[in-house]
Amino acid sequence: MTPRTDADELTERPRIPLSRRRVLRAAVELADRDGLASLTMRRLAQEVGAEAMSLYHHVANKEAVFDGVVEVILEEIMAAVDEVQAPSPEEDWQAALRARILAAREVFLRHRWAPRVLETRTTTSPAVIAYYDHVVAILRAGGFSFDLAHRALHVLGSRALGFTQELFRPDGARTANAEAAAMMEQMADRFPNIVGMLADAVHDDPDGTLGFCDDQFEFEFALDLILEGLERRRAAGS
Amino acid sequence: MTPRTDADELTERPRIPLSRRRVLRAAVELADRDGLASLTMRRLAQEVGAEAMSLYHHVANKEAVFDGVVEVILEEIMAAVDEVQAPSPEEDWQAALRARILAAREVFLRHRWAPRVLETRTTTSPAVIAYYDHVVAILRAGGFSFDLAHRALHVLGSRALGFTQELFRPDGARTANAEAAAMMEQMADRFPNIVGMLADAVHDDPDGTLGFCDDQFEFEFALDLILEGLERRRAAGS
DNA sequence: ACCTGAACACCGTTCAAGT
DNA sequence: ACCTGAACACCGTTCAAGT
Repeated sequence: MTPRTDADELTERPRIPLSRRRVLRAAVELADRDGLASLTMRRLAQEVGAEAMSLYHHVANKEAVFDGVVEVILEEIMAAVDEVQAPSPEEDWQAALRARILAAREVFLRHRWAPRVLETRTTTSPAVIAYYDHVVAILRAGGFSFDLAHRALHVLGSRALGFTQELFRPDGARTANAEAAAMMEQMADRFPNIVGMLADAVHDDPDGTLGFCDDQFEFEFALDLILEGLERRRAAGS
Repeated sequence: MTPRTDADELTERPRIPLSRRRVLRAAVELADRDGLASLTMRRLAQEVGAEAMSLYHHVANKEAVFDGVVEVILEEIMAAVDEVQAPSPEEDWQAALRARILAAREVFLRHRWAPRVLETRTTTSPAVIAYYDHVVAILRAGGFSFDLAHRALHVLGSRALGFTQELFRPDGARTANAEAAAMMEQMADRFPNIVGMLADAVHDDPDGTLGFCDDQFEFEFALDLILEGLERRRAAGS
């Protein structure tokens, strides 16, 4: 290459030495900006101004990058949850847990690719365990036995962290209403119940500004149903 | 290559012509046997005794293979669900839906990689819509408004199909009990609540033969809690 | 119509060599 | 100690050529 000149020194941003921390932060930023598929070792190296091979001095391999990225997200969630204003768990465990879960959810709304990564982790990270430890603490303060708290974690699953994998996802860009209506008419005989349901939903929302499903509303509906079911079992002393 | 001989004709299995159907079935078998990571175009081609490029005459690309694989699994689920012995939905919608969901779950237990594929599909396949249409039919027969049926689908999410992504998964091979105990002692100060919970669970199951979590039990506990919550809202007429 | 070989533009990762 | 270039063994996919 050509020798470095003073001009280069000025235009180049100063070389911050590589570190695990810096690599992981860059990975999150890259996924935020260009999507999870863009998170390759080569692109990540480019992002931090190094060669792909340099990354291996700070992370063992690509799996370790995914593990680390989950760590970073979990820290963001922990910080968000700590700042929540809510009744103490002793006073009202449902309100306390609900508020924290909704705060965690906001983090995932900022990193929509993150659930997909979290669900591929086979070894549960200490950061995830720490989060669930916090959830169990709230349940215990609310009067749960360890046994019921354990079952509660399974019932909540990823919802405790603030996300659920939506099975009915909009096809890429949200399907236009006109297009949706045409599709519904075409499907009416094959899927009479779904079509009836969709027709009803559109009727309830004549402007159609909200689209078919209000994610936040559905998430809270499910969360409340689950928290109520758990409270009933707790009160029954199971 | 060498010219074909009569011996070749006998040892070679007769060449069944390639077809979309045959490709997709082979894809499911390959994932069952060697895991989802092994499902590459090149290995799939090998599986059906052809070159990778030949596949492209029957499927558009790899995404289409995943779409097709979901189709095959959904057909298997539909067949399993159709054979279920259960009360009619008019009589007892909870029992009717519960039995069908548990039947669907058995299909996913045979294809443990399938949830991961299903959750990456961005365009909801007709097969999935058909399944959910069936679920809505049961809810309607049980007295649900379209609006509540819609919310029920969101609450159930993938559980309606018989699976949930387990966030606490055993690390590869199920962690040995001795190892688990050692880890717990080490974690006691950092995660007091989780450790307490685990200690309690082990106490309930002194032999430890079941391991920490009984997946089937947890799945049914969550399912029942959710179905009860939905029934309460239906009875309240929301 | 259906299949194929060679080639292209990517991957993650190893290794030996640089400073 | 930290970084790198070349190389290896893979990917999915295009294209022109075969039958």
